[in-house]
Amino acid sequence: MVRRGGAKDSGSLGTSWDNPSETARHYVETIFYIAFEEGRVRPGRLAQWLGVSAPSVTVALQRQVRDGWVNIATNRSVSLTAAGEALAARIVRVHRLLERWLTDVLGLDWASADDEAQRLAPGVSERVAKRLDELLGRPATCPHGNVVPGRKAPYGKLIALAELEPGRLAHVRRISEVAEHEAPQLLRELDGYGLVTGAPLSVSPADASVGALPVEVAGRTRPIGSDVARLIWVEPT
Amino acid sequence: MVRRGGAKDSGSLGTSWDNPSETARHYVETIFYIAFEEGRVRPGRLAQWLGVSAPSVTVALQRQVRDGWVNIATNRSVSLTAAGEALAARIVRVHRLLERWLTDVLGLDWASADDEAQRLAPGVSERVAKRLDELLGRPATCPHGNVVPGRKAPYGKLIALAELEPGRLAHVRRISEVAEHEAPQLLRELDGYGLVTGAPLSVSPADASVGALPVEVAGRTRPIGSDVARLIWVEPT
DNA sequence: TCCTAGAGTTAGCCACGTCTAAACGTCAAG
DNA sequence: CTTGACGTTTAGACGTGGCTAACTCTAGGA
Repeated sequence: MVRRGGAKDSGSLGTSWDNPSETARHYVETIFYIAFEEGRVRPGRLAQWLGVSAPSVTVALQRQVRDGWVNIATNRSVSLTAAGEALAARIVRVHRLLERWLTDVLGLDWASADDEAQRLAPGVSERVAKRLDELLGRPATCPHGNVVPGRKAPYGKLIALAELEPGRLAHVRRISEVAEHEAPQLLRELDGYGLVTGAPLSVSPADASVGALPVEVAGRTRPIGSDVARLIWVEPT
Repeated sequence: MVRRGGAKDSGSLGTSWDNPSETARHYVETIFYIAFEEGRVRPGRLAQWLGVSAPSVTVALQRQVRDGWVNIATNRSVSLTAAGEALAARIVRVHRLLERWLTDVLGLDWASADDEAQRLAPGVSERVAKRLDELLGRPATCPHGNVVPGRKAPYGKLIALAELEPGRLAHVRRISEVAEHEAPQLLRELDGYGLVTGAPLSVSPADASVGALPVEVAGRTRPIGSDVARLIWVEPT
């Protein structure tokens, strides 16, 4: 489709092989998240996540395929190429290190960190990422418990809070990237409840209600919507 | 990138009033530097500094004028509006704080810091800038001695090294933004010489040569090109 | 088997930011 | 007063990355 013949970018940008645009990086990162959290990545989901129209995604994906970051299967499902996977890992690593820095060093709250990291990430070079990593003591996860690519998860097998059997004690280990992205306000509330990574909790055996779980955390019982409870991953004791 | 989607209706989408594009910020920042270092800002100089063609500057400046960041006088000289000035000050402040962080905390070298700060700056929100400022102890200058907008210069009246009378002792106080931008490699050499901010030096009374000053610094005499010597500002003792 | 609703694509537009080539001004000599 | 030279602007293109409107395809009922 694109006549590549005469296209000579004498300048700098152009050719994305080694220098993907910010948008390209954003798509790749998002595909990575959705693939991890939900398995299947479809264009519509991407559009939704990115806050962009479906046609925009279509054409953007065409560029991504052209540049070798993404494959589109015949059933329209989207996946990263090896190069795309590697790129995504670098981007996500930077993102999660930044979140750690923003919360642990700058003292930002949990939910804001994701937002700020999103803005900072494109400007972080490998050199800075490396130093930052060292400065932070090579953390294994972001503040929400999502593993920094290349590190080993500091927890065992997790189950969604929604699946935790009532009365069983568990520790919060991971808040899904989906929650971070789609419900930052809700994250702030969870933060206020004390429902943060590492916190012990259990689902109250009584008080069952429709659409919400009675979760005992920090000595209080809080109702957690069951959709939210699918985004919080815990490790049973 | 991220947020521009908001604008709904067709028609004028030039929502730059409160959300200047990265390019717009870059232009404004550059105008600020040139105005400070050289007084007069002409499109050609901007093109040169930005590494972009003259026509690109023309059209970019038209957008800048439209969006209220810049004025162009009848004699074609470019200046910032009040809004542009304020924007530039915010951008430059962030840039210089980042340089401090990169050198003082991350341990990057002098010359790299400018480069990295350039990349990081667009992603730094006011909130992060504020925390960073506090974290760093509200520094007055960047590592090259350029004052953080809003702070008071921690030195008195400066003269260019080129103007320092031979034999007179002085301290390096400021390396011009021009040197940072146009001769980063040279900055690395100066760094290697020990010719850094705070360093005491003098111009050797003997050894006068054409096009270079014999500068005594850190116990050695080094030839400094007189063009470079105009970019290094010192405070006589 | 057919039909329709919803997902996805194509078509056509637009703004930004960049480029080259060519026209335009303007100021200083001749 | 004419003529350059140099700086700037205009003209015409292009790629990116958005949008809406309209078309297509696909998969699930009836």
